[in-house]
Amino acid sequence: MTAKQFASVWTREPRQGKAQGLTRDQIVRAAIEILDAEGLDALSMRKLGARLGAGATSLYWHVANKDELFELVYDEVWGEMSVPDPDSAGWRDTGWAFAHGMRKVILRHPWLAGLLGKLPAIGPNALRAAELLRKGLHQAGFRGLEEDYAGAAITAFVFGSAIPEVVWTNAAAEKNYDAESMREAVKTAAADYPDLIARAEEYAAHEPAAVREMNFAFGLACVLDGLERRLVT
Amino acid sequence: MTAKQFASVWTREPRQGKAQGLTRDQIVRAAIEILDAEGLDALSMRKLGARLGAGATSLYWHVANKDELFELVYDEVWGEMSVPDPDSAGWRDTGWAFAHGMRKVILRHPWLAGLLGKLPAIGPNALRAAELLRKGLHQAGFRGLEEDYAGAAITAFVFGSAIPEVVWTNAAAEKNYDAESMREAVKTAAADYPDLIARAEEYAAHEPAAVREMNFAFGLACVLDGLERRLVT
DNA sequence: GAGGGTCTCGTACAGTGTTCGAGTTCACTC
DNA sequence: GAGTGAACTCGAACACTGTACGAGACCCTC
Repeated sequence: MTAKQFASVWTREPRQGKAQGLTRDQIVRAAIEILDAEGLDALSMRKLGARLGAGATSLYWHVANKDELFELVYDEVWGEMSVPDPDSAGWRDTGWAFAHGMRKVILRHPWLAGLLGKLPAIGPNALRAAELLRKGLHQAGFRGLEEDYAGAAITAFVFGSAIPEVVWTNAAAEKNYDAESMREAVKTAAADYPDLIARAEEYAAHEPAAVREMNFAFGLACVLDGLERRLVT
Repeated sequence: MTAKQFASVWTREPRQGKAQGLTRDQIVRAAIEILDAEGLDALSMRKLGARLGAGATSLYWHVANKDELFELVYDEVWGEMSVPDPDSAGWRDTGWAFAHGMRKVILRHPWLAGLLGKLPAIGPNALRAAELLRKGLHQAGFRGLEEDYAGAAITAFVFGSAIPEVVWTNAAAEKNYDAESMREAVKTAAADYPDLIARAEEYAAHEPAAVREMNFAFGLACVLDGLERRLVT
């Protein structure tokens, strides 16, 4: 089997016309509504078509396949991020705002976590944000490959931090699980490690949103400090 | 609709007998073979059954459903991690080895990236590794919630760092994409951002495995430095 | 009116996870 | 050796999935 050409929504011209009937925008918006309300697995082409008052197969005129639809919704939500221009903010504030913006998007759309491992992030919104971060780090003084490394360190931390944060949310939302029984499950699963349980209990004793926020701020500060240290030496 | 009880392989007794015929171990091993060879989407119950010379529905005696199977394979691969005991290694070496071990597992089983957002990591192997990391950070001097925060920072970085690393591998492997056309796609997608393209090209000019390794080492050093800084003050 | 692009959609197909219930195999007891 | 019950297998069926195909509908331009 010989290698095929790479395909993506972003590498081919979209079909365009006089915008009679369905629109790509409508479709993407409706898809996000379903995803937000019912989760990743609940999005089917038939359901999406029905919500738009259209047949399922009509969607295939505007979108090549379901993966392309995912590429579109994926990039669309990154458009909700607002990154400050590093010209006015310092590099550290830019990194800080970038990270918090990313995190907020993931928390608002938990199904993103299930998509992260599947899609290359080369849509316009993702690239716009990436460029601002790059610019900030360049102004900070990073050059060459270290410019990439520094940016990757920040986004890596945000991705990895937000994912476990939403996994339980996902599980609870999609399968309608009881919160108490989920805590109990952790306790029985980790029965061999009393110290881990103790940690989980102290963690659970605090207001979840607040403690996660602190968790995130702590780690982000570590990353930014580490970057700063590499600048001065 | 009232909330259901949380369900997981790790919270119920496995069915056990005299091990006549199929075994959970066999099933999990075969599933990992398929996943490694053909990717996440290629694993179906029928295909898995066929590989074991059994009917698809026979699997349901040993495993409640496909999600449970995923929980099992997920935890199984974390068992490939070998984390040094922090009693002999210092906390920093422990963190370093933990991170590199995690990363290696993800690179060896790229399909993991597609699972990360879906499963709570409460299997025995995941917990064993988590406990060692916790112990190391405790010895380092972290206490209370900061013990959690520090561990979360490390795992967050590893997850988030390995995911983008693996996404392209996934896309290439599952859909048999041509490498050259994938680079080209990035270039056309980012046409508006010449600086980003320049960065991507320099990145691509180096041996991929080596530059990714450096990328990882750079970010991990940042995180560990940041943690160290929080210890001394 | 004719032609042709844009767009919708019913039908159909191959494939999915999973339930059900009937059937088989096997270790054990009387 | 016969009988019992648990452990285990599996074919058929169900409701669903993504999507290819081709027939038709709409609308603008000549």
